[in-house]
Amino acid sequence: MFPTLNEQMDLIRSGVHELLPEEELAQKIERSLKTQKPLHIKLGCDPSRPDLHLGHAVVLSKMRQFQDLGHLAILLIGDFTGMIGDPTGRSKTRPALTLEETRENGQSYIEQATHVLSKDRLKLVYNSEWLGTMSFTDVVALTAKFTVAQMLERDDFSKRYKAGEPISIHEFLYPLAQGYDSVALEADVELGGTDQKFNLLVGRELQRAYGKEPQCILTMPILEGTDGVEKMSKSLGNYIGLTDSPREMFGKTMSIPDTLISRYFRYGAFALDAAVKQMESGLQDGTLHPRNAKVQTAMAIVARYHGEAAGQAAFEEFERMFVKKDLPDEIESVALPLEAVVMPIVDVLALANLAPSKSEARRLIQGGGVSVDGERVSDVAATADFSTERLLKVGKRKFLKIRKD
RNA sequence: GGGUAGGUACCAGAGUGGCCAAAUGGGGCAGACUGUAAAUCUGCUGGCUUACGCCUUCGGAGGUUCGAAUCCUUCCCUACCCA
Repeated sequence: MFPTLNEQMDLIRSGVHELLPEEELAQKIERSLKTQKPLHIKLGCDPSRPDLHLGHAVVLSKMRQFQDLGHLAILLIGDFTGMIGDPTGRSKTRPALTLEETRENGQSYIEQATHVLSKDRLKLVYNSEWLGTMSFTDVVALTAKFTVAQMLERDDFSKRYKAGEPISIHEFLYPLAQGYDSVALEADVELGGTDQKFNLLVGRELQRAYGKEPQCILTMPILEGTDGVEKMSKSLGNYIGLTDSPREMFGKTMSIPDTLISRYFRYGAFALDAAVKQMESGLQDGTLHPRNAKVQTAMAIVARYHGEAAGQAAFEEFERMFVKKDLPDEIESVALPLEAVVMPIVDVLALANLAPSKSEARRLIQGGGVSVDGERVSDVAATADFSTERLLKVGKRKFLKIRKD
């Protein structure tokens, strides 16, 4: 029932950043072939930020491949670690979550993750199950298995330490807790982004220290955000969400820098090796226009999450809106409880959340970014009659039909 | 426990009694241009106001002063050195 060793290794190797140690994985696979037992593939999920984007999908797609090869995907929701608070120490304000919140977020995580993962051969676990029942003695025993110097090897710890930035002791506990998860789960392979390498290796160390067979680690590249500079993340606003509408997905993909096109094709659309190579060579020798490559990529991404038809439709709408500068297919329409039929446009913009404040609305008008029914508004004090529906446009992408309630 | 340096807007960072809603850079938003939401150039970037102007903001709380981001008291937080 399992594909052969070589077939498995080829697929597993594709697109990975690092796979350590490769021979050990081959041995594990060989054994699983012999015993017909699937490998335990672990992926840790952070339940504090339950909005998944294309960056998460890179690792999830790799997980999916393991599932397709017949192995067991174990999604570990870090509800316990989420309860303690912030794992990076960067934002002191990030609140520690309650158990209920982490469970809720975990549920939402699964729903989104199954856009990529198969529901078969999928196991869901919460690390509060074992971390929550550890005694202080157990914790001390755990911490005794690792040294401060080992901990400071981690790039971001040593950087922060050298830069004189604060590091809380509990942050040292995170890699240990995460590593202990691997002990508890008897993970064979743990997946993660390249930024997780250290944590994954801690899992390997700890498994050995607890007398278990150490896991292999597999890291996937971190996908750059649509700005092409920072890694994709929700807080930076440079992300494409798995649940974004086709229009948003398409538009955001079209905004990536040209240098990222094939990367998005490979990791965002998870296109096959051959197709990616074909695109790359086309871009290189000039037979493929970057715009067309981007359109192809955007359509593939939309199609992956919303179906072929949606990809085509998103493309056509994009053409209309940006190339021909026409209106989008569907414009949301709202009835606002206005005080009067004739209202200053500034007030309406703020009320409709098209601008965060009246001052900002005024600035937008002064900058020439607002139009009503296609007419640019030039006067800050301008009013409009909202007894019938009016089309307000702010910037290039915000459209709203508004009338008085 | 002792000492030193710090905490300024989304971020970094200047400002040491009025000229400060606070330089500069980054980021963000808008406009022009573009295959593009890229690059480049231009403008804007606390809130309320047609406007004059008013209100809130420089770690927290008090105080001095006609006037405080700037001086004083006290508290909280961070890093480094010594123990």
